[in-house]
Amino acid sequence: MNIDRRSGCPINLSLEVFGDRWSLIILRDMIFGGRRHFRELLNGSLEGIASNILADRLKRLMELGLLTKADDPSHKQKAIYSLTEMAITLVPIMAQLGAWGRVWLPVSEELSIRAELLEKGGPPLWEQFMDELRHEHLGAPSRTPPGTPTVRQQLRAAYEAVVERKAEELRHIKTEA
Amino acid sequence: MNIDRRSGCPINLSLEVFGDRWSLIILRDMIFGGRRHFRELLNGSLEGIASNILADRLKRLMELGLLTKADDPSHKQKAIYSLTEMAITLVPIMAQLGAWGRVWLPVSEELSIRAELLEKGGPPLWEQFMDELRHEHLGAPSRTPPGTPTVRQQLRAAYEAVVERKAEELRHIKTEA
DNA sequence: GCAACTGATTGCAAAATGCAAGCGGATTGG
DNA sequence: CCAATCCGCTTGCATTTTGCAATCAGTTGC
Repeated sequence: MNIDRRSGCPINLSLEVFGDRWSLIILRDMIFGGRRHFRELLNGSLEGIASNILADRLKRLMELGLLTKADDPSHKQKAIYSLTEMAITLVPIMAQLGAWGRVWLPVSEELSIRAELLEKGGPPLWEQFMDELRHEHLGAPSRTPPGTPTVRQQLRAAYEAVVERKAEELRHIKTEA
Repeated sequence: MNIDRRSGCPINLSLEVFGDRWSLIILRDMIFGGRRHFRELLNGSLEGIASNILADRLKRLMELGLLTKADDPSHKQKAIYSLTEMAITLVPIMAQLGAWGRVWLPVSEELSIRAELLEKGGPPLWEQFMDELRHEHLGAPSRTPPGTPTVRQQLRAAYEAVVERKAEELRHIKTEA
């Protein structure tokens, strides 16, 4: 996978960056799942990426300027990957993709609740989330007042509420049967 | 290229629909370039898609519900492709992709002017454009008041203004030399 | 000392892509 | 009326990319 520069069209160039089946999945797991290590990305994602593809894409995303890599001080062999500003500004695209998929595709409820929250929150929520990512990945000062829940916490809470409700429904069905 | 259903995540499912190098390019040319025929898509796009890939993607996009095909009454051999509502609602994604690419990638000026216009117009302009596409492709009643320029006309005018300005600059350089 | 874990790499089969040529039928120009 | 052109699309084939499993050398915890 290399860059062709087929044309100078912005949509085409964007597609040449992440118009494949894995690059955006990796970025999604880093942005929304908070994953920073190779193994987290390898085992954590639902879709099951192969290790050679993951290695290739991480390298490529670094070359393209979307990721940086640093040594993890706690473990000499661990590498920690960080999002760049370029990758953080993909949040609105991710939100739109999620919103579109939620309407038109057979999404599962527990996985689409985050897209729904992100859609309802709109650009202000996206901005808050991007600020949090800048804090996490770029060391920028945190702009969220202390005490307020982070966007990732909100997303996680929403997800767990759905899972809990579904488990509850299942218990009801079982006791009825 | 088939659908895996790797997971029920909205972003993943969206990627399974157009996470390849050509599907979105074809939709871009239909949405922004107004192309409706096989040959128009084959020869018209800057990126140069191969005819077998184009045939395959058109078929796939029809199966996925993004396109429909009909006979062109004016020419017994021509097929005319139409966008469905599912495809028309990709406009916001296209706009975000264009906006992101314009910031981070080496776009050419004459091709990025449309992305700029679409970004500046924001959601209201996107809505107007989607209405026009519904009129063109789905036969919906036109909601743009007569006399007002269509979004596609605006995009084209902006593009041609840049091309004209560049030609003018070139003439200046030549006379100076 | 050793099992488990770290970020990868290797070999190989399967699938997708790119490219050029061609197909049967429809239309057009002279 | 006939040849040239155009229509959507297919075929054959070489190249590239992907998927999968096994494996690697270094690091860590016990």
